[in-house]
Amino acid sequence: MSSRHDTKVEWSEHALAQLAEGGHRSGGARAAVIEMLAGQGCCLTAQELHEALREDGSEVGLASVYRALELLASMKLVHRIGIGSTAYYEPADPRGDHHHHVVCDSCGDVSAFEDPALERAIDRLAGRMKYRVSGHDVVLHGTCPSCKSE
Amino acid sequence: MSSRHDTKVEWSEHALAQLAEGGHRSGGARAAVIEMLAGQGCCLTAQELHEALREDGSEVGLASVYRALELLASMKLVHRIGIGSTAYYEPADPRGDHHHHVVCDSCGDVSAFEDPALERAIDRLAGRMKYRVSGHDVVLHGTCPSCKSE
DNA sequence: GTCAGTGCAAAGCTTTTGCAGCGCG
DNA sequence: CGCGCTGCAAAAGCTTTGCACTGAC
Repeated sequence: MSSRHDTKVEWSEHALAQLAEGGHRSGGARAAVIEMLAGQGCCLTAQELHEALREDGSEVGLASVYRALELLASMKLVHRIGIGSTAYYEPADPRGDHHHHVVCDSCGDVSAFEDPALERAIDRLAGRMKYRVSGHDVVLHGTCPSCKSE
Repeated sequence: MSSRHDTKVEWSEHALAQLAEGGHRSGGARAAVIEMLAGQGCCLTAQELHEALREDGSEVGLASVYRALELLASMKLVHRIGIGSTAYYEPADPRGDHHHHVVCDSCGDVSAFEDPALERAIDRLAGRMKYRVSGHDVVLHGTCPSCKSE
């Protein structure tokens, strides 16, 4: 699926461009975090990201991963999702496209889904709120197919 | 609003009954946690709950608060919500009624809302998923009215 | 050359676990 | 009168911060 690959490339370029525009220098650690996020697509913890980078041979410090993620999240280039009591991160599509997550309460497995009807319901709701709403997370809890059959 | 008060009383009685039915003894700490949760209604962190209990004069240990919350959550008597990287807890209405939360990214303020259309969208979606879905959280992010005006 | 970005180590939080004692059933 | 519940303290995670150094501009 090349359009998906293009989306990833687009995202990392978009992110790097936004950083440059924001007056940020381009260092190795942040670029590595962006590349890894783009390659994974779906949500990762900071620790998983760090481990993956180390396995790839990058000598990236854990603190830099957190710093990069915090900066990216504050610029709305990545999405931060709280599951249980750990933060998960994933690229934020510049076109506003996004998906949500369903967590298996037995095995902890996380998978993604998207649902336009849900997005419409949330958009309509957001318009009626006193808050200015800039984003949202939906987390479903349940049992995954393989735990269900046990 | 007496119906709301009744709901709280109902919940704490329901929770205590469920615990008894599950073969759990009734100790002071757990009962205090249940009473405090019933009195607050909306989401609290474990630490806030602990602090509130201490201020009320209960000599409850923080570990017991966590233990009680974990047990209650596993019995689906309380709802655990991850915001940022901290867990928030609130009573789970035995009738399935529930609300969701909107978080101010500036000041951290959390408020609740409910929306039947959103619930319907999620219910329909849940029916189409491969997971057996037993619950869900929705967290909106944005700016609260008072931060918005600054 | 300057200063943002970085890695490491240490500190700060939240949450969990070990353990001895108390008290419900 | 046993075993579950409790408080305290210590440990285990996750995340942030301090600091010296490196490298982008």
